[in-house]
Formats: sequence, C-alpha cells, structure tokens
Amino acid sequence: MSTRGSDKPLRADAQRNRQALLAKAREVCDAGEFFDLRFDDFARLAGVGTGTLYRHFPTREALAEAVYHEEVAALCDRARRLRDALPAHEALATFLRGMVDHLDAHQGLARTLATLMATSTAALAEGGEALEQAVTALVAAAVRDGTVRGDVSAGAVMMALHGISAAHDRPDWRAEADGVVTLLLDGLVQPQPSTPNVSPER
Amino acid sequence: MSTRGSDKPLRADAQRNRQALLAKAREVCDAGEFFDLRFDDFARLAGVGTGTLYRHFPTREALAEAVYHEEVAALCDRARRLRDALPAHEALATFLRGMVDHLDAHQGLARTLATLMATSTAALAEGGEALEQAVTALVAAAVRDGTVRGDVSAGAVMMALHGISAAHDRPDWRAEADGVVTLLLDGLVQPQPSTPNVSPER
Amino acid sequence: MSTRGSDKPLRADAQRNRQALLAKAREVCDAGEFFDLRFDDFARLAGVGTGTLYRHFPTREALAEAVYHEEVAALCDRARRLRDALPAHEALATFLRGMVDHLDAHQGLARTLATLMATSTAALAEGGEALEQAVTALVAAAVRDGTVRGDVSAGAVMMALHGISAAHDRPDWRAEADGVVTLLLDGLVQPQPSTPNVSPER
Amino acid sequence: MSTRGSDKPLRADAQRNRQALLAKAREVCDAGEFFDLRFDDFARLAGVGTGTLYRHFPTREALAEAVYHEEVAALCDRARRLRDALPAHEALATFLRGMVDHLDAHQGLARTLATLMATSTAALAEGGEALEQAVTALVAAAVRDGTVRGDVSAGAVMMALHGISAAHDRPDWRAEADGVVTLLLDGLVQPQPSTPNVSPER
DNA sequence: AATGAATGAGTATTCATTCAT
DNA sequence: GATGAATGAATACTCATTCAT
Repeated sequence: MSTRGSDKPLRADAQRNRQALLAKAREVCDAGEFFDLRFDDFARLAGVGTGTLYRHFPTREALAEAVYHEEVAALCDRARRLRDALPAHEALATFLRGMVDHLDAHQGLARTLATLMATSTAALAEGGEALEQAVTALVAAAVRDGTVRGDVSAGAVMMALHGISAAHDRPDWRAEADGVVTLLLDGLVQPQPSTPNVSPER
Repeated sequence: MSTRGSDKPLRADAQRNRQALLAKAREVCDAGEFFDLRFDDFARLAGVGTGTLYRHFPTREALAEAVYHEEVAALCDRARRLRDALPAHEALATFLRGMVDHLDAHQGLARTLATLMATSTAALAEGGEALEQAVTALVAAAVRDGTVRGDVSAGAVMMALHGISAAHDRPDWRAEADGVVTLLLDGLVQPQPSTPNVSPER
Repeated sequence: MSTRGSDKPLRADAQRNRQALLAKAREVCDAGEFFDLRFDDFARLAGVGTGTLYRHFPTREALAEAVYHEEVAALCDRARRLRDALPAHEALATFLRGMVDHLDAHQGLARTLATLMATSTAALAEGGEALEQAVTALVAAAVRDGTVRGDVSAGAVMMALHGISAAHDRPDWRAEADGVVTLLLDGLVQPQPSTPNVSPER
Repeated sequence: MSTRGSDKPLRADAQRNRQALLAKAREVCDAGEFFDLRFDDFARLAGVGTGTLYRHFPTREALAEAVYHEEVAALCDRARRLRDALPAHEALATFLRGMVDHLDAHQGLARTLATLMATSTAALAEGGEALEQAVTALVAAAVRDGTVRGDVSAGAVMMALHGISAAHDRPDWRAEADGVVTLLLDGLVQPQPSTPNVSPER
C-alpha cells in the first residue's frame, strides 16, 4: 500500500525529496498554515528546488491531496478494524467519536481540509469517496442488525462530519461537535414509535 | 439595526451606486461566482468606478456581509414569526426544514457563504451571531416546554446547518440534507430512557 | 490621424504615460535591443509602473506594433508624395532607394522588424498591408505608363525589401542592398525583346 | 569537412542516439515547430535522456546547424553539378528556380531557417558561407562568360534568396518567389545600353 | 556514455489599493 | 462624491543546464 498511484519506483533521491516535501506539507497543514504559504515556500522548507516541488506536486491541490490521502487511509483502516471488532452500532458510535477526537487533535488539518472541501477540488473526490465508503459500510452493518434505522443514508452522516470539521474554529467546538455526534447517534436508533414530525408548509 | 454603521443619510447618487453594487453582488453570489471575480469587477459590473466600490465596501468581505445581511435578517424574522406562531418543537422543525428549502433555492449563495464561513472572516461574525441567536431562541423555547432535551446546545444545530450548506454540491444534496435534519430532530426529542451509548475508550 | 485606433480620448496622464512608453520603446528599437529587454523594463525605463505598461500594451508585440505603425505611416506618406511629384518609374526607384537609406539609418529598427516579420505576429499584418498598398500603387502607376513590365506583382518587390531588411547584418549590407534594388529596377523595365530565359528542368 | 568537429568515431549506441536526435529534429523543423519546442523535448521525442541531447548538441543552435548542414551540402552539390553541366547563365537560373522549388517543398524548414537567419546565430555562419560560395561561383562564372553584368555582387542574390525564404508565409508565396527570381535574372543580364536610372537625390 | 531528477534564476502577469483628475 | 488610470509588490511557473546515479 504505497502512497503513490503510479508504480514506477522512484529513484532513491526522488523518493527522498518527495518524502521531505510531504513531511513539511503535513507539518504546515497541522499548523493550519497551508494557505498562508506561497507555493514555492514548500520547496524552500523541504530544502529542495522549486522545480522539484512542481515535478512532484504540480499544484497546491495535488500536494494537499497527498497529505489528505494518508489521513483518509488511516481513518478507513480504523473504521475497518472497528467494524471487525465491535457490534455494528457500537462500531459506528466509536468511529464517530474517534473522528471528533482526531479532528480535535489535528485542528490545523481539519481547517485545511474544510477549506479544500469548500473549494471542492475534484482531486479530493477519491479520498472523500474512500472515507464515505467506510462510513457507509459502518452504517449498513448497523442497519442490517437492526440497531439503526434504514431510512437515512450514510450521506447524511458524512454531511454532519463535514459540518463538524468545517466549523472547527467555533469557540466551543469540542462540546458542540460531541453534541452533533450525540444527536446523530440518538437520531439514528431504530425509529421511535412516532416522532411528532411537522409538515413544513412554508 | 441599520445596514450601515454610520447613519449619515446618503446622497441620492451615492444611494443609487450602493444599491447597484449590492444588486450585482447578490446576483453574482447567487450564481456562485463570488470568488471567481476580481474585486474590481463588482464595480465594473455595477457600472461604477473602482473608487466608488471601495468607498462603499472597503473589502470583499464587507460586500459579502452586506449581501449576507438581508439574508440573515430574513431568516431571523422567519424564526421569530415561527416562534410566535407555533409550539416550540414544531417551530424549530419548521425552521430547519425551511432552511434546507432556502439553501436549495439559493445554491450559489450557499456555496458562497460556506466558503466565507470556512475562511471565517470575522466580518461575518455579526450576521452569524444574529442567526445563531435566533436558533438558540428556538431551541431554548423547545427545551423549556420539555419537547427537546436540554443537554445539547444550539451550537450543535448550527454546526449541522454549516455542514449542510458546506456540502451543497453533493449529488444527492437535497435528500441528504433532509436526512440530517431528520436525524437532528429525532435526536433532539426528550432523551429516550436509555440510548445504548458506547463509551469511546479509543 | 492619431496613433491609436480607438477614439476614446485618453486622460491627460494616460496620454503622457503612453507617449513615454512609446518613446522609450522606439529608442530601444533603434538601438536594436528590443528583444534583449525584459518586458517589464520598458515600464521601468519609461518611468511608469508595470501595470501601466500592460494596460497600454498588453503584449510585447502590441508595443512593437505601435512603434512600427508610425514608421510605416511615414513610409506610406513618402510613397504618396513621390507618386504625386515624379514620373511613375522615377517615383518607384526613388522610393526603393530611399527605403534602403532609411533602413541604413535605422539598423536597429530594421533588425527588430525583421525578427517580428519572421515571427509573423498577425498583429503586424495591418501595417504590412498599408506599406504593401503603397508599393502596389507605385508599381501600378509605373505599369500604367508603360515603364514597368506588367507580369510581376508588387508582392515580389515586397519580398525583396523583406530580404534586404532581414539581412541587415551582413557585413556588406549597404552595397548589397543597393545591388538588390538595382537588380529589381533593371529587371522591372519593360520586357526586353527576349531574355534568354532558361527552362528549369530541375 | 565532416559533420562533427572531432573525428573520434562514435560508439555504436552514441551513433544511434545522435541519428535519432537528428531525425526527430529534422522532422520537427519540417513541421515548422522548431521554436515551439522546449530544448529538452528533442530528447524526449528521440527517446533519449536530456544529458545525451546536450552531449551531442550543446545548444539549440548546434542542433539546428546539424540539420541545416545536410540541406546546405545538398544545395551546394547541386550548384556544383549545374555549373559543370550547363552554360553559366543557365546554371544560375536553374539553380535559383530549383531553390524556390526546394523551399516550396520544405516550407517548415524555410521558416526555421529564416528565423535562425534573423537571429543570426553565428553558428550558422559556416553553412551560410558554403552556400554563398556556391552562389558566388555560379555568378562569377556567368560574369566571366559575359552573360551577367559584373557590377552586382552575389551578395545581392543571397539577400534576395533571404527575402524569399523569410517571406514564406505570404499567401501568394510561390508566385511572388518566382517573380523575384525572374526580376533578378532579368536584372542580371548584361547591362542594357541605358537604364533610365534615377538619381536618388533624397 | 546514458540517464533523468534536481536545480533555481529568470520572467510574465495579476490585482488590491491609492490618488490625481 | 465619483472616476478609472496608475501602481508595484506579490507570486506562480518555466526551462536551460547540471550532475548524481
């Protein structure tokens, strides 16, 4: 499971440069300064030439995506492990709460990703899809064993996660994020006999 | 609570220019192209000089805020009217579903606001706060009359709305947005005897 | 007969800047350094900002063309005056010889134009056509009064002029240029009874 | 007079690479795209490394010259053969007309050479001189046997050829090129008793 | 000798902002 | 108050050339 799609093995020095760039980019991302930097600066910080930066990551987005990729891969792994280890509903709950922990620990990253999401560079689609598949699998399992209602798509969960990560700079972020997850989980339990649902006449 | 800080009544032509600028900006916003334009271009589009643009709206954010203001005011009004007219829980539900309708009808605006939120230019704070206060009031009322649980802040609702508007370009947006609102509302009802809540040991 | 196509009268300062830019560009052209300069430098030399340079002349070629324009206009004028004042054949001869004098006096300009011709930016077409029309008129007049053969187009004359100006850096340029003109003029006289023309069997 | 300065026989693969580079370069030249390519691209196109390109042709001009060399050699050969086979005046005429044919058949090449001429990279001097010597010899022979006037240098002929090749993109190129050659040849015949030559008083 | 990744100086171009008219 | 020309710092990106592999 390599970081790069193409299989052409990189020359040793190329590999080294690529890693240096990625490492610095991750660092900058975590510090939430990804967009405050000139693109060239990533090269300078990593100690390589501008040309090298451009060779490896032709655009700022390509770089962001590369950083993002590992993140997402880790999250997907985690989802898979939870799914294997816990009852479905519990796995979902644990995953979502863990997600908040993760975003809490990497606020800069969250902010960067949120911005990228807003800009919605299609380049991030792949990663987003992978994550979504993981969530979908978690939700589907819970639906199958009857602990979660079947009339709400995993997409809604994604959207809520989106909101959580996008709003990461609210003063009370942590508490509110937990609140959203709680609401989601409580809302997801098998349909209560009857929610007094209101018809939006508008 | 006027739109402009200073109350000095504008000269007739100044008023006209200001309106022209706002109208164009709103249009552009709705088309979702607010960030694809050079700031100057708003002047050109409105048929006024650059200087005039700057006099009225010293920054891009100031302009966005001005556009945003009316939106927000309308939404707040709506919240107030619903609060006065309906039982608390119903008012909240109607407001949230109406919000989705509104975002659905003004996708471009939604995108623009989402981006602005992500960038979180403090200039939008005022508008955001007004909206939040309206939501808070709706939630508080429902908590008071016992139809909504008291352990979750209105902030969480805001966050979810954030997510909804930020993700507006998902293919299945409408259905998913409705899903999020449903989950929220179902999760918000008075605490079920016991959600089998999982302790995130992480 | 203004320098600019559009009739919108330039603001005084704009006019001043435009003139300053043109003046410097002409100077640089005459020195044969037109292509050795960064485009920005034209701004610096003229004492205006880069933006101003770009406003007036969006490309290097646009600037060159502007310089070229005046040249061509002057040459066309000269052609017209000669046509009015002299017998047709004499007018043509005088024009061509004067052309060589002119190129001799402005070698840098010649070099610049030659390069531009080679690159053949269509922007120069207009100027080229004007000049060609002038030559065509001269030739046509001479054909009409029977001093010049009718089976050779003015285009051939243009081509020869092209060659003269393109080759301007040959060590013996002046003599050779005169030679070409002489050959042209002698070749142009009413068809000798019979040139022992050779069939190119190749 | 070999193609390369050093006579060290090339290693087989070196030879192969050199040929591949030359072949591609010629192709590109003929397509008239010699200057639209990055220098590196010649390497890529030929399927060799950048370093190899540089080893064989240290500059773009060196490469152009190498392509140009064979061209010129062929033309010179042709001139020599014509001189040996035909009466002097006929040889000259045939050569010039053949030249036009050749340029007509290789327009891309013509454009490339014209540009190189304009840029006048001394690297082309050698080839240019060879060609010029051939023309000079043709003219001199014709002068010697009295069919061509002696007061005009071969340089003038070169200059005209220059013009022909430089103007290769005129819509009516072929006809005009023929026209120039006709004028030249007619102008070159032994001086008519008296051309009503006009004194350029200027 | 061949390779192609690395290099980074060089350059064009934009665009937010100012200020003379 | 309005105008829009001028400004020039900021920045992205290329590509000729080198040199480690």
